Amino acid sequence: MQDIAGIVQRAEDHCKAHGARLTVKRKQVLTGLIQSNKAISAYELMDFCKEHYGESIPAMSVYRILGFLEAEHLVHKLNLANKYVVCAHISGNNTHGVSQFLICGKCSKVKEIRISPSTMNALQVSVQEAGFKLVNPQLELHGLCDDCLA
Amino acid sequence: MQDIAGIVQRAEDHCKAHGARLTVKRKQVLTGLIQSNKAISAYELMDFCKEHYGESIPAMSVYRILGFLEAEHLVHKLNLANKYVVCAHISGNNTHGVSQFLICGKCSKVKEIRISPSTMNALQVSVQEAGFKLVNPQLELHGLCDDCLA
DNA sequence: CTCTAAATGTGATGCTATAACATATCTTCT
DNA sequence: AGAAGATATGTTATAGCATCACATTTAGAG
Repeated sequence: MQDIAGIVQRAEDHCKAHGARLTVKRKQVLTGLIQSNKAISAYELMDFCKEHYGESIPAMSVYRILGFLEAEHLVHKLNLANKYVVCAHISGNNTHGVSQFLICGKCSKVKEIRISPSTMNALQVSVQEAGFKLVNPQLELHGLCDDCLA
Repeated sequence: MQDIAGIVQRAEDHCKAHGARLTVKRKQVLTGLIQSNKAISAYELMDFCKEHYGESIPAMSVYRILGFLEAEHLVHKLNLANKYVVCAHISGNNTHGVSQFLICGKCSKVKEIRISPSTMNALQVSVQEAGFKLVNPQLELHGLCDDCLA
């Protein structure tokens, strides 16, 4: 885990590179998401910001900011859990593309993984044979992490 | 597509076989789900029942009934869409196990498919390597069906 | 036919999310 | 610096999904 300030700095650079602004509130939301180190809901994030920054960001703004961060590929929305996580690539590796998520049903920890291309390909074939075309191949898998299993 | 009465009859037999009761309301809910021929929400189902059977089943009951039908493996909940579909095996093939779902983002049509064991296995391996254990390997994939693509 | 368990009804409530409109804050240009 | 326009945030209301807690009804067993 990198230092948070560094990650946020890089996120800001990333935004500036194409004329987007990582404002104070947006930084707070992003920082909260990084600090939580797991998937949390927009309202949990709201509470977090209230506690840590005194300033309370209304739900509507949190959602808008999450939308912005998603558009910047800094955050993922987990549709199965209605929660949000920091995108793995901003705190480490630089590659990015479609991700798969493993979500711990107990502690909400999330691991962003890349399924092997051949497996994904096999999946795509099954889907095509069924007469569908995948729009969003983001897999979300519910499970238990090793920590919670022990 | 089989005749609905027949499907419901088989569902009832299935329930009776182990002492569960497919009551009138439960039949109505199940029938509504079959007739809709796609994924619909609990509230849509509630409206459907009101229109077709005059009798209005309160939301709470619809949810309870859906829970019952899920436990009986007659219905699946699609967590990505917060909608419910009839389980494919009651209207045709008899095999059952873990299913994968293709959901049309436009018309809500749902296709229940079985991914090849080898592909699922490859998926499991990737998951294990990441330090997780799958609890519910039900995949839900958003896409577009051929009809809506045309 | 009563007793008990199962099923359903009722009302309130919580969480996720967005719409519609108002206000504030930056940018840019002169 | 100051005005104009764009971007960001605040405010209030509302909609949909889901469940809790408690009351009532209905079905089955003895």
